[in-house]
Amino acid sequence: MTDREGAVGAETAGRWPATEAEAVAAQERIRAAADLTSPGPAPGEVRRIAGVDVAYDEESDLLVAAAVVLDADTLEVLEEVVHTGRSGFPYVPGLLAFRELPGVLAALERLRTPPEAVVCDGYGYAHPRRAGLAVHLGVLTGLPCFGVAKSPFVFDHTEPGPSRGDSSPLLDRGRTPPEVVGRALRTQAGVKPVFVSAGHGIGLDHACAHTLRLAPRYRLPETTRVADGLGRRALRELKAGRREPYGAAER
DNA sequence: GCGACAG
DNA sequence: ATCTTGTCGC
Repeated sequence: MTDREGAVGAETAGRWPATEAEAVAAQERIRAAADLTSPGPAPGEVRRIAGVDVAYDEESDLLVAAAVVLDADTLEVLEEVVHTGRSGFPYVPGLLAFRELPGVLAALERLRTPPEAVVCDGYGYAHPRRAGLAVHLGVLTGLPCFGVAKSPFVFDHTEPGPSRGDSSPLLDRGRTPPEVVGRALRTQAGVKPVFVSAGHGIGLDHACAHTLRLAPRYRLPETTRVADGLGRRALRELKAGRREPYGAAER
């Protein structure tokens, strides 16, 4: 129907990349299909915003992908869903999307409350090929997506100012000339900054504005906090349930 | 070749 | 990501 769905079909119709070389090639296409120039929706223009995260159990190979939708103004949790699956791609720096997205997409499809934007736990534009998690998810869903990461990955930055809202550029010095790919943003005074980057359909300025609004009290945005909590809780209960037949079953 | 390396 | 207790502070 729409162009965006066409792009989705192009990337999901075939098999999901099985090798690193295929994944890298797929990222080049994702990057080419992404909207990396739109300012995107400002905080006041978004009603429902989603957060996604994935929790893993290394030994059982199980994973739980969580998707939550919050009221962008009140931060009230409107809906929470999880999807259980198994990891089909290892964690490789730069290829995180191929490990996390299958589960995330499945979880997002279970949502009855359609979000207008999605916050990813990781990077978007700040990526070796400018095709991080948020760019990839945005192309696949057509939704504005941006990334909020907890560590600087392979990029450089200087310490942002001490106050909430202070920031400093996240720089890719592997390019000539060096390019600003994101922002180290202090969401709380006296706490380490988070690393924000644009994604598909939303620029860095609005991504940072959303991040600040979503983090009125803690370092990380509520979207990722809620999704993270839901995911690990569901994974715990899943593991407990699997052991139950051998242990003290209820009744 | 070695180290670094979102989650 | 996950392994992990207590501890300092509001």
